Amino acid sequence: MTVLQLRLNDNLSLKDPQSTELGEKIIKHSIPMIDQLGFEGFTFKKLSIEMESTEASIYRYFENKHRLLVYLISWYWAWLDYRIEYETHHLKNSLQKLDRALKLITEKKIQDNSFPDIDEEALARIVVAESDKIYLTKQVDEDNKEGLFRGYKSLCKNIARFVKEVNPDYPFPHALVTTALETANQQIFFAEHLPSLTELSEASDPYGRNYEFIRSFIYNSINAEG
Amino acid sequence: MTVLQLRLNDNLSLKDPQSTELGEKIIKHSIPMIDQLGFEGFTFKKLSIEMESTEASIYRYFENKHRLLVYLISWYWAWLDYRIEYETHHLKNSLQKLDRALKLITEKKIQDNSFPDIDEEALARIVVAESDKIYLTKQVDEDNKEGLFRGYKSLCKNIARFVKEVNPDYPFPHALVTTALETANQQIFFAEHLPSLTELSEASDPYGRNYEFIRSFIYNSINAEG
DNA sequence: TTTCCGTTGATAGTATTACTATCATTTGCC
DNA sequence: GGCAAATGATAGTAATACTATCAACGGAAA
Repeated sequence: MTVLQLRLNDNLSLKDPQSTELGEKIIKHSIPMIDQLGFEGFTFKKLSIEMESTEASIYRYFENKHRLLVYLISWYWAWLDYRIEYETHHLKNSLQKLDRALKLITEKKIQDNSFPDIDEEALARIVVAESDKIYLTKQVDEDNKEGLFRGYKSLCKNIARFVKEVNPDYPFPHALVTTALETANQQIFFAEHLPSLTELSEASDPYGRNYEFIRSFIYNSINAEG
Repeated sequence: MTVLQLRLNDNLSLKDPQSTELGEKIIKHSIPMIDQLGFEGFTFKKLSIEMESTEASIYRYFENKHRLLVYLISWYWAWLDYRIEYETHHLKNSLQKLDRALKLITEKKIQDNSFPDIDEEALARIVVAESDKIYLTKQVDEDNKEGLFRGYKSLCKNIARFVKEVNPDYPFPHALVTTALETANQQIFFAEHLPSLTELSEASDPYGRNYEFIRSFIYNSINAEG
């Protein structure tokens, strides 16, 4: 399988971590660490010890740990965006494209050999538990001006396009898609940690059930034939 | 207007802040401060200076600032829960009840004179920007065992009951309600800070439009007559 | 071959945060 | 008037989130 690189916004890092060995090491080691410690428990100090480097070196790539988190989450959205593009471009029917996108969003993520340094399973858990934190800050407007959320917006726009093609009269395509994207993660989190908040916790296959839930409310909203 | 008190879970605080003057002061001052500084920028040190007390005194009420945030958000959910109960118990029709609940969830919050120490407008902004952080932590399971999220669960359960009454066959009442509750806040945040993610940003009345968006996807999901 | 530039490492230092501990003082109430 | 509970005052600590400086190394250009 071909080894690929996703191109991300330059502002996410001070120096492109995909361009050097040390940069790759930062990405590679930070994913399992954030997954295990949680973002609040994760520090550059701990990361530097784990990867046998120094705090100072890490700071040469990322201004702070928040930027590193934004980078990782952005990578994830870019990855999803790419896979949706890849798996829908040959489909004729917009409803089929939408359906395929919803499947990709909700399915349990597994290792993608095209990106050997990234543990997509761990990264997907990070996205579930930490992704909202990248914009729920007081600097959200400045970060947005720097284009840090472009990846998420692109993904949203692309899926919203499918929605519009299925029903050009539906008045809330973007709102519906962001709801779906956020819900996809939230319901998985609830199923695991606050099970009384969702029926997914009772399912033998929560991911499949999540897909059914999200597909049903989207199809019903845009009056599509399921 | 009668001055009321909402009864919250004892585990939220070390000592009930509603039982003393100092406790009330903590609540009263922390709301505008978290609103303005954001939860990350807010500290007990700053709060103690603002309210002319000491860090040590605040720690006698709340183990840490995270608990204080959970307390405030829990108060908000209890307040909403109470108002939904209050404004629906006389209604005969379950669909009317659901509709009233959705209106209360989505409407712009204004000062409630029944609770003179709480600035509900500021608190509502805190809920929009910070509420997810109360459970998106590594201690979520322990916190949940202590019952810290009871308020949110109760609210969810009560609205889910309306959904079930409208359509007993709908398979995801709780998932649908948590989606609505989360979306209600998220879309308002997006409209303000990441406007390309939602159509609400184009509306002259984003709150009203939010209500329409959420009502439409709920009604369509449970096949109710709008 | 030498020079030099860019990358990394090593180390030190700082302000702030998130607490904990101790003791003194005040306040209400029996 | 005495006692306990609440609060204030103060100090201290480990960790965090950086910033700064200088040395070492390695490869490319002159």
